[in-house]
Amino acid sequence: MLKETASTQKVTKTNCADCPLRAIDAFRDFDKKELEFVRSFKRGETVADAGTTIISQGSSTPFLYTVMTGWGFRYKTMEDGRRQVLNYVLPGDFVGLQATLMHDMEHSVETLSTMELCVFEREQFYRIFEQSPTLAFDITWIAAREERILDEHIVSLGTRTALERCAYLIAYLHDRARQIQLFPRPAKHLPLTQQLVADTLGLSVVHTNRTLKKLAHRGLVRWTSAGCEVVDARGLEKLAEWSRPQEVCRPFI
Amino acid sequence: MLKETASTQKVTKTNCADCPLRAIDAFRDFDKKELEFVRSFKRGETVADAGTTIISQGSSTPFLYTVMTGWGFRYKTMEDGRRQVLNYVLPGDFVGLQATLMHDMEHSVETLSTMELCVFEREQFYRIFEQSPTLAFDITWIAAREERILDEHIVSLGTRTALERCAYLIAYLHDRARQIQLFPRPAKHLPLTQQLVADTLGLSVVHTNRTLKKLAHRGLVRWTSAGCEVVDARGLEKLAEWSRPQEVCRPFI
DNA sequence: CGCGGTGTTGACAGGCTTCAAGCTGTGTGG
DNA sequence: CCACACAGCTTGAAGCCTGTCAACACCGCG
Repeated sequence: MLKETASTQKVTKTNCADCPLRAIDAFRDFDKKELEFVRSFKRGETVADAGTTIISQGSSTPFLYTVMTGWGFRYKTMEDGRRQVLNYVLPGDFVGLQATLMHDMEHSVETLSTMELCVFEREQFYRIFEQSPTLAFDITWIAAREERILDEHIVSLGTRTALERCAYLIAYLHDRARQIQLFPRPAKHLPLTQQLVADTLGLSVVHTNRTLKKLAHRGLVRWTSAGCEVVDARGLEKLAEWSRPQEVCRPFI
Repeated sequence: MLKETASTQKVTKTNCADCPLRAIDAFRDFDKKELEFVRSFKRGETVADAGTTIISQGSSTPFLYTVMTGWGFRYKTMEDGRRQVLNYVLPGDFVGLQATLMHDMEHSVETLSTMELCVFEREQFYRIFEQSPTLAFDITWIAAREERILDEHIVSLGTRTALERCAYLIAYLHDRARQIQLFPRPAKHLPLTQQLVADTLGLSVVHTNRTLKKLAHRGLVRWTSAGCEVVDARGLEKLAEWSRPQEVCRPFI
């Protein structure tokens, strides 16, 4: 898995100062010192095809990643083969932060599309805390943000009906993609399968299918061969009784 | 809510060096410098009765807390009045960390028993990152730990049956209490109500009641007027197919 | 004493799962 | 070019798990 790592990580293709993410409004600006630090911290880049397992449950790699482009998801697999999706991974997110902070990895991460990643060495991670208080704070901020998202997800699983859960999930992913301006460029759909939606929401595929059909009949989404197209984001939010989080300028490494 | 704050926070009763939590094996030792820093950061202490709302959703206080003694829980309330419990708060945990890092509070925290808290000022929070890389790292570690717990909780809600969920929740809380040596002293039971269990697991009270009864019939727990008494922790873990996390020396502030 | 919070139990309905089969589109190899 | 496999989507029918409604017992407390 991720054979490309070895071959590509020697070469730093993109200079951090020219990182495409830096142009996006949602991400905060770095000063020169921070930029220089991240550049020295970065080991290289790698590309993963759709369907690649970047990190798998139980294993450990010496690397920590950040996502430059592409979609992925975090999940756990049970002994009986079932899996539970925990959250989705988009540009600007860390991959492997939990494992870097603690001992080993307790979940897997898999790509949904081609994904470009920046590669860092875990060993050097602690340098951030020693040398850059602002970046150290950013990392804590990012962890707290993930915590909030998981809180919301728990509310979804605990209190919402199947229809509301589906609406929430799609609205949530749509909003995240919109925030980082993902839609103008590649395509305006979410790269999901119904099996994935089911594994995220704790539903069976059969019932997920019927539920998504209801959303489509109401004119809120359209299900295409490429995944899920959002037709009426506001309608989804209203159905799920969910209000999108307020816009904040967020950090990334 | 928490009227005591104003009156008690001037006086620092307990010196951080003599903090009772420091005697517990599960918590890591601080060096002199760290101790000194925490002492300078701490504003005072406060005590909250059982059933007190320490922080409530949407509001904002200038304070950040850590728990010295007692039980509490984090939850969100919906517009229709229902609530979803997100996690439980025990000695060594932060209260209000999310809100300190980000803008406002998106959940409430309420006590289940009398609780003693240490009080810190949010404004000074960033000083940790500037002055103590090790403590800054600890905070990030604590955030990552919370993330893991929430991951597990999502697995529970998404994949487990009512019986397994109940078993998991009780085993999880039992393990947390055991780790910090909470059982020898006050009482060997978890201060839960069935309504609370229901709100944690996304079940109705009625069904929670029947499910807990099954656990009792199997000789795994006993439900007393004071809450839930764990009879067979291993049995609960096995039923939930859950393995307690490996023991690690954890930080606290 | 009455009241509210908590636990308990029964009956019934319904949301969701499971099993099972068929459909579509895509890719692969003969 | 067709045959075939395969993955994802679709649909029907049967049944269980869980929610809802309703009533009652228990207990501590003002």
